[in-house]
Amino acid sequence: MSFRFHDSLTREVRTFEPAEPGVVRMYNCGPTVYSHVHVGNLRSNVCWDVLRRALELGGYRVRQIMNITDVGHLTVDDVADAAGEDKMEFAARREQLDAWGIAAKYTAYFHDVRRKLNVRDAEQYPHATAHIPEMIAHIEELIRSGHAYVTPVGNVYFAVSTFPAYGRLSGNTVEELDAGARIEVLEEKRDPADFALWKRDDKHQMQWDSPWGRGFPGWHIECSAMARKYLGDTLDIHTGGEDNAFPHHECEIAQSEALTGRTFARFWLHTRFLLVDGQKMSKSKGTMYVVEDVEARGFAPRVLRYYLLSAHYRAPMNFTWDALTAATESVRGFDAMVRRVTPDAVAPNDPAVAVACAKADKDFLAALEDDLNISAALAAVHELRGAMNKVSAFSPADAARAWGTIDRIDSVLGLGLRDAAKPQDLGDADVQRLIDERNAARKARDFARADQIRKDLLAKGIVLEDTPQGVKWRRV
RNA sequence: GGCGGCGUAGCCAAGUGGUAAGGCAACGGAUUGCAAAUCCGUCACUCCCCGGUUCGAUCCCGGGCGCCGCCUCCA
Repeated sequence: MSFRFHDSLTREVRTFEPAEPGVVRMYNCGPTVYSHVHVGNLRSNVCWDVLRRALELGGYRVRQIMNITDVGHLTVDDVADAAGEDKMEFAARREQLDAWGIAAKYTAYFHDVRRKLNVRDAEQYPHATAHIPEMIAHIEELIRSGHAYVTPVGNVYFAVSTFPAYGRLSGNTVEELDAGARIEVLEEKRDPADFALWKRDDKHQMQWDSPWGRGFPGWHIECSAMARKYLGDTLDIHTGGEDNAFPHHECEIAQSEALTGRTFARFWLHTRFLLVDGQKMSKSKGTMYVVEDVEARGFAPRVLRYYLLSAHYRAPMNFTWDALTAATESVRGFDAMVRRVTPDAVAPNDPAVAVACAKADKDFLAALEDDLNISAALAAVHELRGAMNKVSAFSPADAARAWGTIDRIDSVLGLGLRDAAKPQDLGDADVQRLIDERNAARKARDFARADQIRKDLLAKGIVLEDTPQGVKWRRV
C-alpha cells in the first residue's frame, strides 16, 4: 500500500512516492505573524500535522519545514485609506511596538498555541527576515537569466512572460489577469501580471541593503529561497491554504522553476477554509475565534484539535459551538475506551482483542493512505472502541496489544490518549472524603444522602461512576 | 466577468454503477438502589431538482436551483 494525494496542480489524486525513497520533503506555508493565529489558521496547522504524522506512521521520515513570515508586505488590511501600509507596521502602530517587536510577540504566540493543540515541531521554522541574503541571491540569479528586471527606481519584478507555465496551478492565465483589472498596474511593469521580487522603499520600517538600494523583499520570494535552502530544488509536498494557490504559490513556482529548471513541488496540497456559522470568518462579525475563545467556552484544546482534524482537509468545514460539543462527546468516548484497557493479571486472553486490533491498524492506515480519508480512519477507531468496550477484562498480553494499536492511532490523532488513561489524581482530600462518605451512605442505604453528595460533586464538575471495580470519577 | 468546490437522515460526514460507512443527538431495551458509563436494538425507501445514457444511477452526461471559495499579500 502507498499514499495517494490530491495534487492541486494536476487536479487529480495520484500515488505518492517521495523523490528520495523513505524521506519526504515537506514545506508548509506558515503564519504571517502580525496578529493572533485563529481557529482557521489552526485548522491548516492541524491538517498538516496529521499529514506529517500519517506519513510517519506509514514509515517515512518527514523533513518538515514551515516558514514564519515576519516581513510585513504591502497591504491595506483593514485600513480604509488604501495607503499601502505594511501589515506589520499597522500592527506595530496599533500596539505601540516596532515591527520587530510585533513579529516576536506573535511568533511566540503562534508556537504557544500550536503546542497547546499538540502540533509537533517541524524540523525548522525559518524566518523570512533571517534569509534576506538568500532571497537577494535568488533574485540576482533571476535577473541574470533574464527572468527578472530592475526598474529605474530600483524595484525588481519577475517577468511573467518568460515563464509560460504561469497560471497553471490556479487556472488563471495572464490574459485573464489583464482583464481582471484588480492587479496593480504600474507603468514601470512590463506586464501587469509581473510581480515584485524587491521593493525599494527607505521609509519602510523593515528594510535591508541590496544591489538595488535599501528596500524589502516581495512576499513570494521568501518561500522559494527558504524551501530551496532547507529542502533542495524539489519538494515532495508543498502545502498551504486555498487562498495561497494564487497568487502566492503560482509565483513561487515561477520563481523557483525559472531558476532551477526543475519541478519545484511534486505535490501541492491545499486546505479549504474553515467557515464559522456558514460564513467566512470575519473580524467585524467577531467570528475570528482564537484558542482562548474556545477555552473560555469550556472546550479543551484537545477537543478543538479533534474537531479540526475530523473533517477532510480538502472539504470546507463549518465551525459551530454545537459541533464542538459533539466533538467533546467523541473524545470522551475514546477516553472511556482507553481507561478500560488495563492489564488484569488473572484475566484470560480474549482472541477478539487481537482480531479487532489488527483490523483497526489495517483500516486506519489504509484510510489515511487514501488522500487522508479521515472519516474512514475515524470510523476504524470507533469500531475499535466498540470492540474494546465489549471486553470484560484484559489479560496483560491483550492490554499490551491493545495499547500498541491505540498508541499507533494516537500517534496520528495526537489526542494524548495515554494521559487520558492515567488515573486522575483527586488532589483534594475533601473530595475524596465526600466520596467515602457517599459510599458509607450507600452501604447504609441512605440513598438520599448519597445522591446529594453526588449532585454536589457534579456541581464542582466531577462525575462519579459506580462500577464493579469501585467508584470511578472524571472531570466534566 | 474568469477559475474552482460543494449540495447524502435533526446535526456532522464517508462512499459505490447494482440498490446507502461511521459519529453526535433521539427513542426502546439490558444493567444500576437511582444515575453515570457500557452493551443490544431502532433511526435516509426523492442520496438538491429535471432530463439523458444504462438491464439498473446517489454515484456517468446535459440543464437547472441553492450555497461556498479564489481572482484583494486571509490558512
